[in-house]
Amino acid sequence: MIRIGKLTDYGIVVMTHLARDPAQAVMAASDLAQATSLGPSTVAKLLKVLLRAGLLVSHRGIRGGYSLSRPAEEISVGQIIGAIEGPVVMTECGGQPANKCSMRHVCTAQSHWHRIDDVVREALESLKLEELARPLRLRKAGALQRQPGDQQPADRRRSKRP
Amino acid sequence: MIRIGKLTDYGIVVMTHLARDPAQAVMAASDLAQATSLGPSTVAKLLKVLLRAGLLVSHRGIRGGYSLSRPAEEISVGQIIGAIEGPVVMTECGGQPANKCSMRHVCTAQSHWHRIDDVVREALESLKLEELARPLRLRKAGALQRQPGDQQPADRRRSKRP
DNA sequence: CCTATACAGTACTAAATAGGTCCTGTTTAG
DNA sequence: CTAAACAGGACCTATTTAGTACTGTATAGG
Repeated sequence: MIRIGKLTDYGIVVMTHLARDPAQAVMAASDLAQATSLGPSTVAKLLKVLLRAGLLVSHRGIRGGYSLSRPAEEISVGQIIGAIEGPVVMTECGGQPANKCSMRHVCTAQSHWHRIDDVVREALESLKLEELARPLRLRKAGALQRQPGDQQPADRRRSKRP
Repeated sequence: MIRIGKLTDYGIVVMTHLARDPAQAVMAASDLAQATSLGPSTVAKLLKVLLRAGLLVSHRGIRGGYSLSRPAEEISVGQIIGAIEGPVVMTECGGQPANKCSMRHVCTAQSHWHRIDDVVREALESLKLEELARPLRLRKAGALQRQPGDQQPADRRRSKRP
């Protein structure tokens, strides 16, 4: 299936946690780890990546930690994914100039993958961190309605976070 | 990055090849392998999967082979991906009932992932095999326009097919 | 009715990737 | 000056994916 890595999933959880803090305080990696029930080392690694991508700012020294580099409204899920997984492209061809692909003579799918990629990118870009941070109950009704039982009972292989 | 597996990529190439045959003839696995420059075993495996998903019909015996189970207009890229990779869901939560996720108390992202998944699914479903099979030059202009240099020179790790 | 050909199904091996942990700096508040 | 916390790696392991091989079954055509 098409999926993002666990790390990216964690990344979104961590970012959401930061965004949800009303005081926008600086939070230490260890605190974030506790708050999200993720391994401290894992969270630390994650934060470094997000920092380098410019989504966070860090403060060193004894009362150091991390905070969002800008308002949650200006950070998109696409940016978070991009920071952790690299650019959103679905096939081999996707990331490289079309003329580099060894199948380019046989394969006419190229331009279509680009279209698909664009749609996905766009969807991801339009979803802002601020929206994720907003508690479920308070979201504007209608937009997210979903029938109970709407969910497919697909077989999942991986199942739980550590 | 978000990406589909190589096998799926191959699957699309093979399906496209079948769809492109004007006579809609039955083609043997070995012929398809040659035509696509993929390993015969790999193609054979792939075809079985696509068969079981109902996208192909097979003919056994000495002049046997595979052909599309229905017109290329009625087969979507989403269906091909679904056949090979399983349902399109991007996170752990995605595939299972929301109340099963161990992070459900902390994580408010659930319903958003569902939305994203829907968008991706829809995009994939709307792209039909017929369109991929059509040679590039003949596609209706306008819909697919792309500036030269539009392509991001992102760093790719994997590079060529076997 | 026999046999070569091609699908059906499954099991296995090897390689790539991702996940997770740890260690050795460097900065800085107090 | 020192303890807390970030910076930046290196590294090991487990999972997943890719690719291959083997044994069985159906069938067209001589």
